[in-house]
Amino acid sequence: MARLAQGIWKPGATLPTEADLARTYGCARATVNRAMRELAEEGFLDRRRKTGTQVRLAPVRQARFDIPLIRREIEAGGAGYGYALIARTDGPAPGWLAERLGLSPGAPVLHLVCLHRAGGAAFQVEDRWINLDTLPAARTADFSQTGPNEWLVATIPFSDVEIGFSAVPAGAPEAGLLGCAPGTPLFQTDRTTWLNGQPVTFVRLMHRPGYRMTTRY
Amino acid sequence: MARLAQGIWKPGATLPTEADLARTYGCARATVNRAMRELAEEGFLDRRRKTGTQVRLAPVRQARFDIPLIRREIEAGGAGYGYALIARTDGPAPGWLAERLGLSPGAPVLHLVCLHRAGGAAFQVEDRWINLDTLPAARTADFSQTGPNEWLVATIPFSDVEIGFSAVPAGAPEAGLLGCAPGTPLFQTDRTTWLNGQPVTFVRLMHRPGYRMTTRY
DNA sequence: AAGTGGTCTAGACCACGAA
DNA sequence: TCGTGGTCTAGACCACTTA
Repeated sequence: MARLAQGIWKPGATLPTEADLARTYGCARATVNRAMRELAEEGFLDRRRKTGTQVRLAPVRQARFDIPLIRREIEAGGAGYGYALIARTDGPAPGWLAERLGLSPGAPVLHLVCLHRAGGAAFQVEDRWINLDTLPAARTADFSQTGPNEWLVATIPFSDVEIGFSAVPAGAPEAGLLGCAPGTPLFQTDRTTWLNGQPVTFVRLMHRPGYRMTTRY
Repeated sequence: MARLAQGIWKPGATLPTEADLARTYGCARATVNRAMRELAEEGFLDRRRKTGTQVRLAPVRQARFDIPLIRREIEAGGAGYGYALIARTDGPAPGWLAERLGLSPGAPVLHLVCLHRAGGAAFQVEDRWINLDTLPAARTADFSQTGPNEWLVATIPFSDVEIGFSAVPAGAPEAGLLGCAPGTPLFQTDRTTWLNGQPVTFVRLMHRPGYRMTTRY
């Protein structure tokens, strides 16, 4: 890493082989392998058999974001966490949802609208749909005191997840809940979760105006 | 991973020690170590000395995003890439920038405004500031044909980066460039880059309305 | 004090892929 | 064909953390 940062190994250059570097640094080849493998994972190097290891020309760098439970995120900021269930209905999945999740038409789903507060002020509106064919237990779960995400996290062993971020204008319902004017730009997170290929839940999170998601690497 | 997905090892449970698993699976301890280390990096496990390895309560806690060069992102989408330099000025850093980058007041900076197009349509407005004390070569670089990011990537060996994402209303200048009404919600990326502790550049990217950043894991 | 993961070594064989 | 990285082994010692 030091040699990369100092420009001793320049973009596009080919590095010595693992065996050579092991001799250079006086360590085992396995140690060189681990170091270079980690640098490749972080996006600094390209490794190919036979061809060798090269410094990436355009580092396709990766940013990592922690996706904490909303309660932890708020409490980590020093504010008190508040939760309220705004609406709860079940019925057949609307067409756009069935298409998005790959559900059969009319599949039973649970629809929840929740509000998360930080220090008394609205922080995030959660608009969630749960597939009752996959998770029938959700039908009888109590979401009046704790949010569905906390229940889901404790219930589902593991999932595939797709996340999308975008900027959207506040609609009338979320404008009312967040206390802003309709049309105000909101940072929106969409998250779809599968369990063993079965769609479990789709959630749309709309953050309060001015919300910012950051990372450093 | 299979045992986690099947729920054999449940959230919060403690796994056997590395030595035990090596016996169970009939492999070397180093192999178990690598597997569990990778699962911990991916956010599924928590590992602590003496205490052992536990399944994370909130198993999905990190999202990784590729941050490609804008040109590659557009060309990967099958559209033709277009670039235009809108404005170029240099002078002393404005107060907010000096504070943000930790510059001394009046430090010389280069200010660039660029437009990136995809298939002829405006895709992204780039508003960039470059610290000329750190990168005096930028003063004579030609940004009329290629964007500053491509030049920077080829010039700087390595950097620390801070990235922030937010939703903002379009101001008059970017509304004009992106062809949308002022106030339209835009997905905005802020990125600050350091080289060996020295601030190099701050860039604000405003994407066309409807832009969505996604990842899957 | 003791148990756990963290790391390294020296060696081996394998899989990929360019020539 | 053969050089490169990919992976695994058996063993060793160390560092951190809790009891």
